[in-house]
Amino acid sequence: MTNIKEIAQYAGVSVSTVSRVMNNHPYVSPEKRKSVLQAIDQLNYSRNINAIHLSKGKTNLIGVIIPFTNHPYYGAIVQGITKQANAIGYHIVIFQTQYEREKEIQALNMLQMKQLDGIIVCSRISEMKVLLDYQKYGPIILCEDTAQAELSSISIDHYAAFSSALEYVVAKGYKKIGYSLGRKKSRNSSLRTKAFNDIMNKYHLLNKKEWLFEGSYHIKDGEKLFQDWNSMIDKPEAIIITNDDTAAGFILTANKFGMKVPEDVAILGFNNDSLSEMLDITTVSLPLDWIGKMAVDLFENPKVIRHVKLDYTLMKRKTI
Amino acid sequence: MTNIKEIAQYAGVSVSTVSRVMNNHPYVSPEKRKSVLQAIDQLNYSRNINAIHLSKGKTNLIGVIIPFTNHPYYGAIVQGITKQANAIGYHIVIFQTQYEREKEIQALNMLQMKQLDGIIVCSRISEMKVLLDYQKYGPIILCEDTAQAELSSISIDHYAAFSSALEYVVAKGYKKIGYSLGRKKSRNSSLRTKAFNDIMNKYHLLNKKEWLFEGSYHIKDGEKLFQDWNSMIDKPEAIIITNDDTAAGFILTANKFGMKVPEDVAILGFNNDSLSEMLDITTVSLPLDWIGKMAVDLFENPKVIRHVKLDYTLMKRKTI
DNA sequence: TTGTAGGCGTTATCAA
DNA sequence: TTGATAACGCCTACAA
Repeated sequence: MTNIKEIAQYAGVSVSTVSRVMNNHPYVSPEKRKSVLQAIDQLNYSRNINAIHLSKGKTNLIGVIIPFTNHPYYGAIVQGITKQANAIGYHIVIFQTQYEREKEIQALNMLQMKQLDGIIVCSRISEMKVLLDYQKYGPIILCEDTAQAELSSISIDHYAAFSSALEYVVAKGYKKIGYSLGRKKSRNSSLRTKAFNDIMNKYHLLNKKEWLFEGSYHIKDGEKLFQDWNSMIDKPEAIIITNDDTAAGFILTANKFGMKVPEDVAILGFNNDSLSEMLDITTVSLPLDWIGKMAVDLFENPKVIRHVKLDYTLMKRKTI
Repeated sequence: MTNIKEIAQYAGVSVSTVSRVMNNHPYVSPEKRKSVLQAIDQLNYSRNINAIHLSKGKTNLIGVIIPFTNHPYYGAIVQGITKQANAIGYHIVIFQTQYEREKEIQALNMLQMKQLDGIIVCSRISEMKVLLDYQKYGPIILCEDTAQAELSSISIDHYAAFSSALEYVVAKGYKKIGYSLGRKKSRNSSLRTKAFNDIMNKYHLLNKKEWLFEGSYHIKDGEKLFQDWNSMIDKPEAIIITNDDTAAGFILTANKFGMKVPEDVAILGFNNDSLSEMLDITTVSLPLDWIGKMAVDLFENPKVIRHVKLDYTLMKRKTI
């Protein structure tokens, strides 16, 4: 593998001159530049970027932590991240955790070892404390509605979004209302739970523990959710499902069982995936690609810790 | 940032000893090991991996070229790649091309500059010639049914898979058959087109140019596909749609327009996404996660160029 | 079992 | 406008 030194020899200049040519620095005479360029061409030279990384102390790589790659929610965020990252000359390293803490730590270690210039955490496993520990090695951006002030974050106001969805359900006259979350213990979920409890209290509605469902991510989970719901003696009449894929799975399964939405049970989803549009699912639209874009923006300006909130929109369709 | 030298000083040993400890080499006395470990702890040391990369000439990073991140087909493949790559100590850098050639070249350049140890191309843009050019810089694995012998590949036998799907449609008694592809010019598409033409000839069936549709990737494309189909005077009675998302979009739109599948038009999809299962779409199941796994296996053994083919399964359900 | 020294390929500083 | 040379931080013969 030919290196800068060989080019220098071949072109009859010093390595510094070659480096200058490679980096488009000024102060290189046209003749020398030309001979360097020729040498590069002749010897089929290309830079070893690891040497540059070492020398510069950065890699132009951002780590992205997500639980699944094959999920529309994270797919959309990653799409947004990738686009903006590319725009500022960065590339993305995907860490698919499947909610294993170890995978997240791997990413953090790579930040520490300078293989990554920063990390965007789309869904967190470790405690805040851990992330804060690693922050000294590079910017860590959180895509979650965090109250912590020490880490920049970008998120939807999940409390408000869920509240307004629930208010809508209540306004429609439903009294027996259930809801379905991803991981119960996640930040988003706890905000949603708080919103649920607050609103239910406000209207003096029954808040049954069994009407909180968990583990909804994928379309197949919706099938299970329907079965759980269907096997209940006392069923909620409306369910807020915090992800459209699961909502779609629920509705399609219900149809198979000869049940109609919203006649037999009303459904309100989240995310506004194209699938929800196809199925006319009433849902809360979240600007996922913008989350991605903003996360990169926050990464770019690590000096100022900011907590950005993005807006949501209730898409009124036909399932409630 | 503390480095190996400082640790050596602090621990009263040489840098080599520190290096040996870091790499779990034998031949380090317990006492020295201990003092090194202490120094590491005291000084809060962590390795700069870029130096290791430079020194070793590799990064344990594999580039993955895909058109979209938010698509179940590629999501599933990436899932498989990620899993297997992690198992052998590699991480994944995603290149989302959206079919822009430039993005693909970026990845190839990173291979050339040694930021990547290899590349897995899930959907190709550049000509084979270009990829072959870059092969000297590291293994390039192609997830496509390629005839070329110079590059390892992993794929489904798309000719056979499409043929068997079409044979099934014919056997069901359909004579007016259309099909829908992603990019007409892709390798997969050309194999499918060849299969279509061959089978249609074999049975002396009408092969109308207008019944070849293009640009089907996402669920929304299915909506458009339905509209295109619906606006035809002479409609095909069955359509093979080479991706379940689009098939689902087609069917759901058809239902909105009061049409029934398969009564008004029969549909056969590809991929066996969970959505197709939910909707009872007859589809060709492709082992996408295995493609990912095998791609990494091929990357691991770059010495032998191999062309692996994986099996498909026709999932007989209710849309034809 | 340990240490010395050279190499990995660039960039950056400083002097010329 | 150029060139030496010292970083950057680690690995690995080779010698001891």
